[in-house]
Amino acid sequence: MNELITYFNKYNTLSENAIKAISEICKPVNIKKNQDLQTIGHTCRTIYFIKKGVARIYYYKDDIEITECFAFENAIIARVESLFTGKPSRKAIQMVENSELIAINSTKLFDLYDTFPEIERLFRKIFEAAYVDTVNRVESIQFHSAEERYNTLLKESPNVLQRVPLKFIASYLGITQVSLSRIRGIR
Amino acid sequence: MNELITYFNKYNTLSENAIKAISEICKPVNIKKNQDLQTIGHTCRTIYFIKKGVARIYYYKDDIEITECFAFENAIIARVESLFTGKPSRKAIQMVENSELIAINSTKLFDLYDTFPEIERLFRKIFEAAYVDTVNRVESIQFHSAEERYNTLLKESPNVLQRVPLKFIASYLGITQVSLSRIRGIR
DNA sequence: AGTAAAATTTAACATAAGATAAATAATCAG
DNA sequence: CTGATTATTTATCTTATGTTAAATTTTACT
Repeated sequence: MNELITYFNKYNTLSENAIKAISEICKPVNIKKNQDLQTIGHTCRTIYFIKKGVARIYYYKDDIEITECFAFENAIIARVESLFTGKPSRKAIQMVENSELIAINSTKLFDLYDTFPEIERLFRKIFEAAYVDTVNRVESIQFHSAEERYNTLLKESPNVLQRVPLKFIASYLGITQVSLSRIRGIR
Repeated sequence: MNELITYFNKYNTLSENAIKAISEICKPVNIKKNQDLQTIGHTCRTIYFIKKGVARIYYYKDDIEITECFAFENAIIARVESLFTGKPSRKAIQMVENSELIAINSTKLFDLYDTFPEIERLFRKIFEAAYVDTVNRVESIQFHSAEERYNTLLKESPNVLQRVPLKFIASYLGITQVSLSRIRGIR
């Protein structure tokens, strides 16, 4: 749990009681490489913290698999479009490496909000930051060329190439594998 | 204020006291068509509710103006990438029509969060919903053709064509005016 | 109403990225 | 270690969208 508390502290420091309450709704999960952590069609009721490994959210558009995002160590991953609406998710979470996670039951978490405003505040801030990231991502996709987006990704996550197959990176960048290969070939 | 309270009720109903407290940090603003409500370079410290009119957020990329989003009646608009980070915004808010707004001072609002957890919860839910919209927008831009995106926009906001110049719509869709005109010409 | 300015469309050409297929390289299971 | 599978690259051709410029339509101002 230490890594998780450290992560929380970046957003909002919690009282001992709040930490205890959260601990009780967390449980460790280990997942092997390429396994789905959450499958398509179910409503998202878990928020995951990544202690070790890499995760990605993916979905299908016209039978083609699209990677929506990646998450690495010391980050949270959840299918928010389901978590915040209660609707079944069209997306899945898959582990790209053998991974250690902490699963936080979101139903119980949201119940804790009533007793612990500090926990509500913590997650408000976590998701506000994620919201900002997503707004910036819209901008990146909307008006940067595929090559610019590739270079930006390399700058922001220099190790992504070592850890994530190119086919996942391509759809994340909004292009085909072939285009990505072409862009990489230029230099 | 009635419209604003009705809007709030869709997310979280507030006590009389909370409503009173919010009312005190709100003030009406009237802006003429084409005027900037907020300019580039300042930190966002206001959340606006649109009673009447249309707003858009825009910014510049390589000296070309890009529309990030539109907002119509009974919606909230804010430059969240600045609001939630405290950094100056590279974006401006402009009114597309003569408009009536309610300005909510965000510094004072965030202070109210300490006294009124119900207000914190209200805005948490408002921005969670906005976050979900943004996630869906990434998907829309990432893997739909310009024509699909245009048709989706028409379906979601049928009156957008009557109220918003095409040049704004083009950059919102991530294409040039010329491309948009071509797409429209097909039918 | 009449003119200037702005918005939109049309046209011609250029280019980035898609589609398909085949070749090569890397990974994995036994 | 070897063969089979999967990932990546390369090649060719196609297509959607970008770029620039000009024509037309609409809007705004006096």
